[in-house]
Amino acid sequence: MLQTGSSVSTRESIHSAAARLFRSRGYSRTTVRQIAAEAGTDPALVIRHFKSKELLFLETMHLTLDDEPLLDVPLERLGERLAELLLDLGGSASGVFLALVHGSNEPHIHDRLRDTHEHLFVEPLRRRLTGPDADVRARMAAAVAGGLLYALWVAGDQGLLRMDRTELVSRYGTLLQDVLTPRAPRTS
Amino acid sequence: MLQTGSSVSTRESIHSAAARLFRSRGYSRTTVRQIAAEAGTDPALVIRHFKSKELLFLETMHLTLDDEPLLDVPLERLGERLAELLLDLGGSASGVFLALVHGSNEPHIHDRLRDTHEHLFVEPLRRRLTGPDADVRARMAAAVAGGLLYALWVAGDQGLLRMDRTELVSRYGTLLQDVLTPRAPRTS
DNA sequence: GGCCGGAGTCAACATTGTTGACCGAACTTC
DNA sequence: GAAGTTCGGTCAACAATGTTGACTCCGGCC
Repeated sequence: MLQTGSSVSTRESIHSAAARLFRSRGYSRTTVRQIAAEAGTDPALVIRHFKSKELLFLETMHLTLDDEPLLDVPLERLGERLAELLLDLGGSASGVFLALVHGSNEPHIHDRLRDTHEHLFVEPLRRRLTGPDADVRARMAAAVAGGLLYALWVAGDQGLLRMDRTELVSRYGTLLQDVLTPRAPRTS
Repeated sequence: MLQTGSSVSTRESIHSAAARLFRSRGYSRTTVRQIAAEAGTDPALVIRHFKSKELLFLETMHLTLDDEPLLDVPLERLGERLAELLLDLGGSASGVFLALVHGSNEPHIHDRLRDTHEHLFVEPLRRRLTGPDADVRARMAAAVAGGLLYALWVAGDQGLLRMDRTELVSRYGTLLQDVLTPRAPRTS
């Protein structure tokens, strides 16, 4: 049983090394040989365990959101709560998101990003909404939420990055709130 | 003068072939040899003319927005007009945007994307706004605008993609309008 | 004891971006 | 007009990449 034990542990080493490298350097800039070196094993073994670099990427790059905070909060505070969650999504989560966005030139990674967008943003929001256009509002709010991550992490808008966090939460939160639970149209 | 003539034309061939391929297949999935083949020349010549694949990419992938429509329209219609522009930005422009987003794992391409975001969205909007928080509002509107492109093209939200265009323009337009020229805060 | 299956190692493959050596033609200089 | 220089073009090669196959080794099973 020593062999399977070794197998499991090296497989785990490869997994965590790959996760770390993919998160910090992205898909195209991390090589199989780097992963193997950091896991203390051979490049061929990396492929043997995970079939291909792309499958290893898909196996390691999962992005989930703890959506309980979105279910707890009263509906009229949902926007602000979502903004908070997005801005707290720092560190490793932003690395995964960026890796998915950058890698989504690859068809399978693009599929993964689409699913992630759906599960991470659209579904939790739609669950809280009612009315005939609930789906549309959830998707628009998801687009706005993704826009914040895009501006901060993909485009790297320095003006937003340097903003005071609580002010950004407040402003972007009310903006999201207006999508989720629209006010009456303007009179003027 | 035959040589320089040939040089200019092959350089032009390389340029247009590269632009087409980068737009349709992205940065990582187009090879220098593909570009050379489509331009009817040699891979070495591609590098000789443009120093590297990355510089060739930066030379070809420019994204500009005709911002006159944003300057003409009255301020209270700016949001809707911007939404129209974004959704009309189809075909080749979306290819360039996607190529920049996908390629922005590369530092120089990331710089280009940041500049593009600034020139394409932030600056034209800020020029129309006044008040102490004009810059913040412009950047938030730019984030929301980018969010639409992100949701449609990067994440590929099928629900939004299948929506009626005029309804999407109307809804996302009023949303943008609320960022650009905010209404008074909710009373409740 | 002999066999098997699976983990590990090593060398190789095709493909990638990139470089250097060479070739030929045109323009410059005497 | 001849020699030389410059510049576009071609070819072969390089290192690095993902991936594969052959081979070794070792623990468990008949």
